[in-house]
Amino acid sequence: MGALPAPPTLAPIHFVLKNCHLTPHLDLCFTLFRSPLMETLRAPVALPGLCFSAAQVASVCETLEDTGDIERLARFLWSLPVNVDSIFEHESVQRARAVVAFHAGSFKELYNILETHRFTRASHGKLQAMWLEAHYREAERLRGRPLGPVDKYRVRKKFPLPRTIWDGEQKTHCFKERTRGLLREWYLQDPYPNPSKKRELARATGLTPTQVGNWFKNRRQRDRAAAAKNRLQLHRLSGRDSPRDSAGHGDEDTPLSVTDSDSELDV
DNA sequence: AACCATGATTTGGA
DNA sequence: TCCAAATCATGGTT
Repeated sequence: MGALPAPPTLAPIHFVLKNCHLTPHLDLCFTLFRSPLMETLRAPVALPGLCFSAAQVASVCETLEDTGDIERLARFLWSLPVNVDSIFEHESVQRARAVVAFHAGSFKELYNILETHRFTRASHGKLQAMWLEAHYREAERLRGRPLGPVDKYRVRKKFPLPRTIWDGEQKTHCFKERTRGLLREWYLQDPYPNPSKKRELARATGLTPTQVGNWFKNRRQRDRAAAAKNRLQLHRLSGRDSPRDSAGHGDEDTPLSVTDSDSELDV
């Protein structure tokens, strides 16, 4: 996922890390610490104003996090000098700290890390999942039995995601409000957009053309359904009681072209 | 648990 | 290939 920030100075350490991919069984952390690179890395870290070493630390964090070996990641973090701010400014380092805290069950520390650092969008998904899972587990332990969907819902309400790991309008199975607003606007203008319009709208909303197509399809379908329901209700009111049926009428309006329900559906 | 909202998928027709 | 209709899947709400 994440595009690695790769200043040229990272080349050597990347070389080491790449080689590790070829031999996943070898003790990565051990190797790193014994390598001359790590020696040169630890020394300059203690000196002021050397940011590329901090970048290397960040790079190691990312790699260790990707391999999923939290133990080594924890040890690596532990080995870092606590007093060098330039290291801990890196998002990768804070994310690594969060991952380690989560796996260690240090939830309070996890919350603190997440709340006090701003993370970029690329990290949001993973951090959000950890935030929620940690709160679920705490609640679970508190009540001594597994949480049901509703319990989890309440936990989510009680502990909303901090803005540091949330862009403020992300929904899980809905598009963003801005996106939906655009879609509605264009729909009113033309419920049957041609492919080029679809592409343009896709670009404007950040959706894929298929998603745009799906949205219009669903919208038309649901408008028609609403219109049909309206008709049925009117029919039931005007036409007297019909204990059995209302079939056999040939004069029903065709299901097409009745879209005046639009205005009431939109709020 | 039942219900609702909404995005995605499947199916069949023109 | 685009559409309508039915249906699925999931998350939110009551």
